[in-house]
Amino acid sequence: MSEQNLTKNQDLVLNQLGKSKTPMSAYDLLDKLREKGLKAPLQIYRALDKLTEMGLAHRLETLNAFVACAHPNCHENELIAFGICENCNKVWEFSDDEVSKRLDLWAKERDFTPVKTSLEIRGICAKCA
Amino acid sequence: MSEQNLTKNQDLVLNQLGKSKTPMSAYDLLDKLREKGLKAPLQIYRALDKLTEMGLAHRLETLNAFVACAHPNCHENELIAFGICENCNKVWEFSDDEVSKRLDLWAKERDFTPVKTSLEIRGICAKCA
DNA sequence: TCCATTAATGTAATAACATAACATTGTTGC
DNA sequence: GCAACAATGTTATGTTATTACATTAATGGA
Repeated sequence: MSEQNLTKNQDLVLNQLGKSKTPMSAYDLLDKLREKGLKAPLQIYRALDKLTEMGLAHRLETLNAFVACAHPNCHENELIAFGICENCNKVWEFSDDEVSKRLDLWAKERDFTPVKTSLEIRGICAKCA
Repeated sequence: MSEQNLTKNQDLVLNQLGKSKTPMSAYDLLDKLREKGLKAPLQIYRALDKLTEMGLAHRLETLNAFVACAHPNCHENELIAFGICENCNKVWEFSDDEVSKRLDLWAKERDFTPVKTSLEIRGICAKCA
């Protein structure tokens, strides 16, 4: 299932991410995609850069890893938050208007111009508890 | 100005962090502390582990860097958020009860048990705008 | 005090994550 | 066809973090 305007490498990376139930590091991706001809980390990182720019993938800062966007059709630019289970590594993607509003307020009060916000809750999910 | 129950290495690292106006990476710290006898990354990382556990320092996940806690006397365990200027690298530490409440609610609804939450707003501060 | 236990330290080696630099190829539009 | 730009390929290197193992220091009984 190939995506809209993606280049070959971007498509390979996004599809691999999509198949995974848990986040993958750039090197995880490289290992999986060697058989498709990818050879160097930079090929992965370049694809990931574009994919995250386009909102089709997200970087999890606390894991140095990446996931496919859970809502690949809505390229929303709102704040995206993640819950991450430290046991099974599953990720829940969500957003909360009230949280966004409070953070916007914090920024406005200080003339701070947000560029990118990262919000990650690490913990243990219901199944793993 | 030495702290309560800190070991020699912890004290060195925390004081160095305290002197810096911007976040420092573990290797930044190592460079500064070589003259005090520290020689290996692990000495820095071990000290940072303890300091962050104690709430005296914080790790900024989006920078792979560390800051001294802005409120070193209140060992609160609440959610701490950071604003980070991408131009001057200054960091603002804050918390917001409403945000904490909303995230707690998200977790409760899913029987998710939070362990550690990371919230970082990267952007441009008023002075740098 | 002696000894056992645990915490902290020191050191070398290596693993994991990410980018710089530069050459080449592919695509687009005039 | 060709200029301009985007994407790719490749090598090397830079940056961040941990493993493994040996040693020393601090603590708390018997």
